Amino acid sequence: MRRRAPTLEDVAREAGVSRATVSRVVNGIRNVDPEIRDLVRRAIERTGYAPNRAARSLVTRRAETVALVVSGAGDTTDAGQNAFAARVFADPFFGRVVGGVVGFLRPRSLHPVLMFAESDDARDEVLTYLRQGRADGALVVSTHAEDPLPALLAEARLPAVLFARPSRPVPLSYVDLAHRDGGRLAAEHLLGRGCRRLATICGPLDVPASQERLAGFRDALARHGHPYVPVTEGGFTLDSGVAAMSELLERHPDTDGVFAANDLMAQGACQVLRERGRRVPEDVAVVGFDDSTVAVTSRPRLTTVRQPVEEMAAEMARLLDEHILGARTEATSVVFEPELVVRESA
Amino acid sequence: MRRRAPTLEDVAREAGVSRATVSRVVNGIRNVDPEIRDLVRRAIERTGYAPNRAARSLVTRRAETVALVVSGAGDTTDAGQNAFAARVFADPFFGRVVGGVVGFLRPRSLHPVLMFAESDDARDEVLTYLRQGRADGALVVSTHAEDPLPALLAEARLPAVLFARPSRPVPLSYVDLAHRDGGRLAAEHLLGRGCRRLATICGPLDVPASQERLAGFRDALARHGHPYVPVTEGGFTLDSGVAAMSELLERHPDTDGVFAANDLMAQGACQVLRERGRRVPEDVAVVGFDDSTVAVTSRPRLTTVRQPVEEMAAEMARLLDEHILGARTEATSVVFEPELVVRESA
DNA sequence: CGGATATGGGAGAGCGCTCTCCCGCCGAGG
DNA sequence: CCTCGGCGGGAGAGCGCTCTCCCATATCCG
Repeated sequence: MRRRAPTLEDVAREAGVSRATVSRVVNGIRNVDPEIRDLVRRAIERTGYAPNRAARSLVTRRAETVALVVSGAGDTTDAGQNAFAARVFADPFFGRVVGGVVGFLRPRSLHPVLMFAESDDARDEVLTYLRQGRADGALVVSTHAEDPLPALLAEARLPAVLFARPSRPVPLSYVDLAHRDGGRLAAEHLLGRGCRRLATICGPLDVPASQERLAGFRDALARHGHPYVPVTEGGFTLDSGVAAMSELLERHPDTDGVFAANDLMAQGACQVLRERGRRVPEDVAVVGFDDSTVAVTSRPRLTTVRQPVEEMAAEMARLLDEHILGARTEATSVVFEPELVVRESA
Repeated sequence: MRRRAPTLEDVAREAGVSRATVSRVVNGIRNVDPEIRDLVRRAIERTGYAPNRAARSLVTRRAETVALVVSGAGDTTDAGQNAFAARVFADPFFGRVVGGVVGFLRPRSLHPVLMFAESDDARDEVLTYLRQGRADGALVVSTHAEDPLPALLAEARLPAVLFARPSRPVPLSYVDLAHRDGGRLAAEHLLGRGCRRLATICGPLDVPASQERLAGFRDALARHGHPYVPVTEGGFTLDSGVAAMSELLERHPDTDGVFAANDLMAQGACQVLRERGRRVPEDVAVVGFDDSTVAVTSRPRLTTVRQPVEEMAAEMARLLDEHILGARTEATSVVFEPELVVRESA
């Protein structure tokens, strides 16, 4: 049988002071006589005391924990629950989100608990988790547009911040990117290097980000005298990029520049292009989006529109923290600017 | 001001029973008169009651949470803390681990909190977290051989299970792969398709898994009359694969078969090979290891030794659960068998 | 020198839950 | 008829912490 862990009471007895005094030393609240403070510190050292968090949480009503939720759409059965997790992390995007979030949370001794909300049951679980006070709030990254989770969270008045603007308005804070500007950047770069017969592989059109990237790309083209551009819709996966590029090439064999709405699809496009004997970027220039790790690891290295995911994720965590602390009550939005990163593919 | 959440007491009053009875209904413990049970259930429904976890944890001494720790080596300053996170998830391996772990935990209402232990401070944090009872145990995935965390965990007698055998013995349970068999599989496949001038890019030699993969590869070769094989050490990253393959090619330009100790390095090797005018697999066959997503996404698709990471991760979670429940007190090990997956590269 | 004002420690009431007792009621058996 | 289990509900004692009071002592000013 493991020995009972030392409590505040034990430390107090050891140091010859009251429980309250030890608590003050531990939490650094109110002045404590330096001599007594050291006395207590030594007692803590000797006993190997670690404050019981459940007891603290019970009275402070704070878990010092946030839920990091990756949320899918629809009512997928939870048959593929861990497949979902694997799929999610196959996209390097989420690794960057985690990095950014942890970067903010850690210095504040907050901890992220990972949750997947790809089914109705799973969403319920997230809600219950928060209502039980196991986490103080939620950071939500949706993989689909029609994700019902944000609305549920808002309705339950639980603190939450979203990555990306939800497709239908919800009174929650979110961080986002100026996707339209990103599309414009891609267009201008392709035009600048002499491409004239452009095409684009856009993301799922029910996702606001996809719409915006496409709109920005089109607008910029229109402003430079290109009123029409062939579009094929992809699903942000490598395979969909392959399929889209194949189709595009069939319809427009003379394409000399492609904008893909993310790097994974750009990578797929490059593969198809090479297989069909096109050189990238000499024959066809390709611009991706995100600046994820594949942009650097795939060959040729991708010219891409950088999304500062880590900073965005950190900001998301910061907003949530403010909401939790009550320092912010109204929902807000923070929009970041994209940046073109030129490598080999365009 | 948010209204106070309903408590057990509130539900009890609402249903006209005692707190204990409501608790019995909530936890499904002991028989409760069906009529009263329904009465209570309706009261719970009406009040929107969700049991406060801190209060429950306080008395049950269980957090229903496990720490999922990605642990690095040495005493890296925490300057690159979120870079570490991003780097970790850049390897698709971790996504699979997460998937496997969540697959086991979720049906049991256990939750993983993500922690990174790449510095001494971070390791301390993990230990404290567990000692505070915020998590009931730890699942540890080390990225380096000389990771001090397992020893610290064992010393503190905290429940923990490792992914992969630690390089120095520690009284903790772990799951692992029969890496030696994996090396053998790769060797036999390359020999079987007619390769005769083989070479290998091994992993960091202070990692037991790397040593074993290499040993298995060499043994099998020796058994087939190939006493010597050129070896270059890599670091499990794409770049190190590129560097290793370049060096190998310089020393042995006639190489016709390569075994890389993971897929990322195999991908790097393929890139170099192509750049130097070698066709893969016609001129040089390449076998990877892991069967990660890059095995499918890179071109050519990689022939590789499959590591059943998801099952291994699930088993790791299962072992931890047993340790936490006290159903298992002695450390144990579970070793999985690898499997060859033939695709295009060999 | 008395009283007002800091300053710092102690006492104790909870936070919301679980769980061990205990007690009342029932049917069965002597 | 009485006793004796068994069943199901209630009472209440904590779990380990925080935090508000309250009180003792030290400090300063009129």
